[in-house]
Amino acid sequence: MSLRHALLGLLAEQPASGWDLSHRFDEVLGAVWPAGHPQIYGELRKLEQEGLIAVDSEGPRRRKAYRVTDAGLTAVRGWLAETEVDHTMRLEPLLRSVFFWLLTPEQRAARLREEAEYYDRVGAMYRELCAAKDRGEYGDSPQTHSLRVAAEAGARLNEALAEWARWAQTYDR
Amino acid sequence: MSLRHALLGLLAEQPASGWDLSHRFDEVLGAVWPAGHPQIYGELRKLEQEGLIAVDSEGPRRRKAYRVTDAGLTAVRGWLAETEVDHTMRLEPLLRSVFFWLLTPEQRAARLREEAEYYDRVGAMYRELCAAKDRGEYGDSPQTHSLRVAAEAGARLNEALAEWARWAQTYDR
DNA sequence: CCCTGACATGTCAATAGCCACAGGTGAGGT
DNA sequence: ACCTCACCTGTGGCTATTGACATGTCAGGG
Repeated sequence: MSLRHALLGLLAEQPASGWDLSHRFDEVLGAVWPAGHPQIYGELRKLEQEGLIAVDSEGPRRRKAYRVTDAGLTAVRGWLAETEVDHTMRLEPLLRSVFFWLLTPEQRAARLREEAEYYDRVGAMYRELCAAKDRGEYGDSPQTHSLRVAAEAGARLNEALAEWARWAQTYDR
Repeated sequence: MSLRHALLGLLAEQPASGWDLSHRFDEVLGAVWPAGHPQIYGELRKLEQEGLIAVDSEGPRRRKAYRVTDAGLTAVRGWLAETEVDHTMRLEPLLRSVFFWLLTPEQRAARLREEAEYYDRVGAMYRELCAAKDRGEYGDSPQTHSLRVAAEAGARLNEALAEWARWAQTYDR
């Protein structure tokens, strides 16, 4: 259910093709909701059949850009405002950490170091994204405002995990 | 691939039946890797066929407890130490936040308040779990040590999200 | 004119995960 | 003897997700 609404949400911003959407997932949404292009093209077809989106324009190379219909816009809004949030988290690194006692202290330390590095890197990326937005590099539309809020979450989450991984190393000794 | 290794990891701790494992998922692992019992029973059968686990004992009510074999133990260790970590995060609440500009400020504020409450609650739960372990309520086996580390991540993650939701409310004004 | 690379859309098969339903068993109470 | 509840293991069908494969097009350089 999330993918379809994510697509509607992106299309609410501006008309886009499957290709465009696929790239926006890779760049932006992929961090919280990954989706490959086969899934996207498939879902777009269903959305069109249901009348939630419509072909906006056709371009070269079979390019088909879609836009949301009124029904589609109503659907996303309803999803956002009225449906229950699914707080399920699926985080392999933490699943692994539950079983770290099976490793030697050295292996464990190595893993935690790698994790800390990873989260430092990604956290810094989000932090820079936030800074860029605050410098006005992305304008100040409502959309980028929301994106800024989401990026802050990305920064905080990754920073928290980086600190956790470092804490875990000292806790282990 | 994660479910099978999670099962092997749990069985490395002590022999258990599908029922037991299903409950451990609900209580502990479900927060980072949900799994329903049909999936678990199915995977157990495959693991047994592959010789990674073996029936340890049969009890009343068709209860079948499994234990890991040496091959199984090698497999989890290999997974933990040598395979690449999948950092994919699937977090619907954050996906939603990207589209919050589609809501009215009031709806947005309401959503963020609800999120903050939720994460406060869950974060506090993990914090208490950590405290209980630190009071020695769970002993100090290597397993509970790892669990303590994972619980710390749960606490930090949820606390970070709670603070984020509150920050987002003020940022919105 | 041909080649390459970025653009753009798809199919198909396989696996993973989810939900509803189904069915058998032992312990303890009445 | 009967009933109920907690225990315990499944099946079947659906949707979601992934990875490999397939196809075609436009632009620019050689």
